[in-house]
Amino acid sequence: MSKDYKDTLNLPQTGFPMKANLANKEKELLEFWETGAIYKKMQDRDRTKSFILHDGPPYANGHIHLGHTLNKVLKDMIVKYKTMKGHYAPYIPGWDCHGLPIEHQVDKKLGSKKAHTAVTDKRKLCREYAERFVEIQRDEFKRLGVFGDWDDPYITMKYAYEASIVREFHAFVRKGLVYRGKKPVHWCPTCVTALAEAEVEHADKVSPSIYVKFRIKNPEGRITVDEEKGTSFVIWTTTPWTLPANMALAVHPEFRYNRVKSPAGELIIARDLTKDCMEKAGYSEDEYSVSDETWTGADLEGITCSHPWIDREVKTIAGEHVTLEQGTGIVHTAPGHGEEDFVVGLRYGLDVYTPVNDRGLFTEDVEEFAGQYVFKANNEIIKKIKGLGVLLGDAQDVSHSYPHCWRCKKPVIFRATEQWFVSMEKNDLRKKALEEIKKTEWIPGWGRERIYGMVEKRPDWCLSRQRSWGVPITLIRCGKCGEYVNNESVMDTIEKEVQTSGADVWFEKTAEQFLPEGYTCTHCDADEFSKETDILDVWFDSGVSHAAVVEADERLSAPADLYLEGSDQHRGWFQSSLLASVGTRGRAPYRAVLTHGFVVDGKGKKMSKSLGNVISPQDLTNRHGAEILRLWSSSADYREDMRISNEIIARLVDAYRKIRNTCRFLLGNIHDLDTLSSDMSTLKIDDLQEIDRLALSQLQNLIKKVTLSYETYAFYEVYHAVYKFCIIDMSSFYFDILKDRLYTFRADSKERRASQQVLYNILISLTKMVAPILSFTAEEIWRYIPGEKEKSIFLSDFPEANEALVDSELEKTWETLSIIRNEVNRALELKRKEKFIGNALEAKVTIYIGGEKRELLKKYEKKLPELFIVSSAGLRDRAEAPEGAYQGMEIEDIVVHVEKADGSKCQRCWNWDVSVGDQEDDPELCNRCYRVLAD
RNA sequence: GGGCCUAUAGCUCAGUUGGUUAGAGCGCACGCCUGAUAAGCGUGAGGUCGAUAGUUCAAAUCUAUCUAGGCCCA
Repeated sequence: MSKDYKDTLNLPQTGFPMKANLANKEKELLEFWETGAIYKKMQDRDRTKSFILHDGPPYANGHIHLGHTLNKVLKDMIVKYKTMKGHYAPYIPGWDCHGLPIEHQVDKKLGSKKAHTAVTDKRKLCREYAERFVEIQRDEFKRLGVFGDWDDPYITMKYAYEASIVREFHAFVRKGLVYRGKKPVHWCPTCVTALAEAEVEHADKVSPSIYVKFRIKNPEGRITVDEEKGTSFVIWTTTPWTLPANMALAVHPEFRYNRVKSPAGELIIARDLTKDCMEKAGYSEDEYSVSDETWTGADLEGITCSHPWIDREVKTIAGEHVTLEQGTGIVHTAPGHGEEDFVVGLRYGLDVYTPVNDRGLFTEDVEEFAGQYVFKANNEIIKKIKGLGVLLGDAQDVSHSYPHCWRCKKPVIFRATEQWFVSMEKNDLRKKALEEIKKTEWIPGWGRERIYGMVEKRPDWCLSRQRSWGVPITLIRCGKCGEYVNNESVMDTIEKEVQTSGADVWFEKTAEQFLPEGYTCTHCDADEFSKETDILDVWFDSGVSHAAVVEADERLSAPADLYLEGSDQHRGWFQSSLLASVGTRGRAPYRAVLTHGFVVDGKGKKMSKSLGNVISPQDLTNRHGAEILRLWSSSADYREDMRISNEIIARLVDAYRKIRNTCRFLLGNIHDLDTLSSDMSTLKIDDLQEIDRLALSQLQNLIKKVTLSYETYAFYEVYHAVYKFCIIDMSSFYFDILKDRLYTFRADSKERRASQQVLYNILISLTKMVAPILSFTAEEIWRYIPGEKEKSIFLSDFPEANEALVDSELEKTWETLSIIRNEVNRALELKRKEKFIGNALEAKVTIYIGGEKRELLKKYEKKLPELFIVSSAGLRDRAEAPEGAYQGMEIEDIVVHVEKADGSKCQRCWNWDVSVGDQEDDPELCNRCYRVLAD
């Protein structure tokens, strides 16, 4: 029975648990951060070195999803890194509270009571609804370990914020950028109301499909026409009732068009649709002929046609929206009744003509059909054009997807209504915005192209919404002449009222109450006024956060250093913020804009309830802890779409454990270290062995690499670099080799102490480096690290690389040694398979090698057993290599011979040695261990 | 349909200006250890670089088209 020497070893000791139990531990740490006011203390930094990341406000509706998680964690990692790097980096979270989705929810709850509910009461309900979700989301964000001023966030429905919105809107009015114009919107003639996109449902509807001829009146020299019988363009439509509002014919500039001679006369139709059109018009192939002559749409632009029955000249225009899917490649354009028609109409200065009233009846303008309901008038109109001989073939019923009202389920119409716009051209808003886009840093770089293209092409900004839950368009109009009051003191009054009482005041008071005593219209002298009832587009709300928050909040300063949101915000917040800021400040509100992709499932598909592939952050947090979500956020390249799946989570859990155990090993092996003398400054380089210096050198490289990656927001590079360091450089190499020294040497031996100092420094640096990502675990480790230190890891400084410790020569040498070690491992593995050995310590290794590598190994001959973790290792000439020994793979000219180690196994250090048995009082020990115990 | 973007082993990532048999870690398989132990170590098997065509002496890398997917529009 051999003696148990385990107690004589210096085995790792630590209370730091191997099993993280994150779901519970995280709550304890959150409590610690909260009561310790750690975020507040982090703000105690030099404000001249500030880094302002301005939060984009999520919408205060629903629980957070993985997209929110990714966004907030990315921001948090930046804020924590910047702070640890010595910056003043406050994070003021925000919420977007106004808008249709919340109003919808409230409407739903109100049900039939909606009609009798006053606007102000409804707004109150909306406010309560938003408040509730701000609370819910706040808790969910905090649960992720995201630091920020959660007690004092910015909220777009706070009175002060609402006043800022009004102020910024007035600034636009003052600069003359706001104008009133017409724009087609979805309109329900049954409910007599405008509908937002979200209030429109698509359903099948049967409509008449007709082809209509528009005779060319003047070809403007573009083409020749049949003077006698006439030449006509053919259009296709399923909404005959919009024909009275036809203002133009749109062709695609790049499509080919041709002349068709048919029984219905000479026609112009897109080449690729001729056959289809003729077929539908009821002509067989021998009844018509297509001439060889073709034109592009661009060739045909500017030709004057006559409206089929109204005395109106209709021109051909070019538009990219024209398609070859169906129809004739020539699009009947009624700017008052279609979004695309409207946009293209703006370019050509077409009248936004809408001879349809709010009940869907034709106005007096349309002589023959005045008073008729548009859908009913369809047949009358078809009859009319048939009588005129401009109907090609007959009307046919087609079933197609058509927008319907979500409430009454009846088909809706597009109808132009009066709206408020911000002009993109006045004051060169578009031009200036484009210039600012060029000056801003976009990460990734393609973000610039994307938003540039969008701003270049976008129409004027429609600011008004016919809704209740929002900030009102605070304009007053004369009841007599309709002119708007543009008066400084009136605007001031309104702004002040909103500041103290909120935007509700607009709905509570009369127009006169905002005007000075005895105020009369500057245009017509009338004294009756009415308030504008529309509210502002919610994008305007969040778009002015640069003014309402970044400029107004003493904690921040403008312009912000960074905006960070999903790539959908190129169209949303990045753009509304840009226009709001350029319009009034003449500059972008941000210096840099970083975008991330979307969260998709394991196959790269988007998550949706119908696909059933939705993964919730709440569920993952409960099962694995928020830390795994943080690690996930860092692990992949977020500039692309981020995949998440059970396998990905499983890999992350593994990776987490590995990093955690690496730190646990470090903690366990420095438990008896006097940390006061273990600072890097007091580190005695001379006491270190080469492998210790190698580890330190690798650590410096890691610090440099990780710092660079954080600076470029490439967190996945941090993740990979740290992970590789833990596994390759530390766990399987340095630590594995070091165990003998740590465990079996005298506890206070110079050699062991030196390695402990190295481990201590690695631990501190490593923990700090992962803190922005693995915040919970880093804080937990921090508490177990012995010695004097800051109360929280987030109050400490990020590690700096010490160039004096970098030794590239040494690294190169050890890289070669490492390759040789791989060869030895292969040789050992073969012997293990043969059951010749089990543990490598049972082996004695002889290396047969020549050349430079032999010279190198010669220098390290004494260290080879330690490096290979075998009991003994020798070096011989290549020529002496025995038959059948292992031949190198990576290194060709190396042979590794494995034999049983000489002597017997020391029961303490487990090395095989000939000295075992020499000592009579402890015959199971080798001389080295005997001496250690003797001291 | 348009604009922007993506596509390398089961997973997450490397692959410098086109230049040898495309790399890493994890996972997997097999094994060792039982003194980091719901740990640790080793070895090994995995890829026609989304597809096709082209440029080139040479392409994962350049070009075009297509396919699949994402965001934003329509």
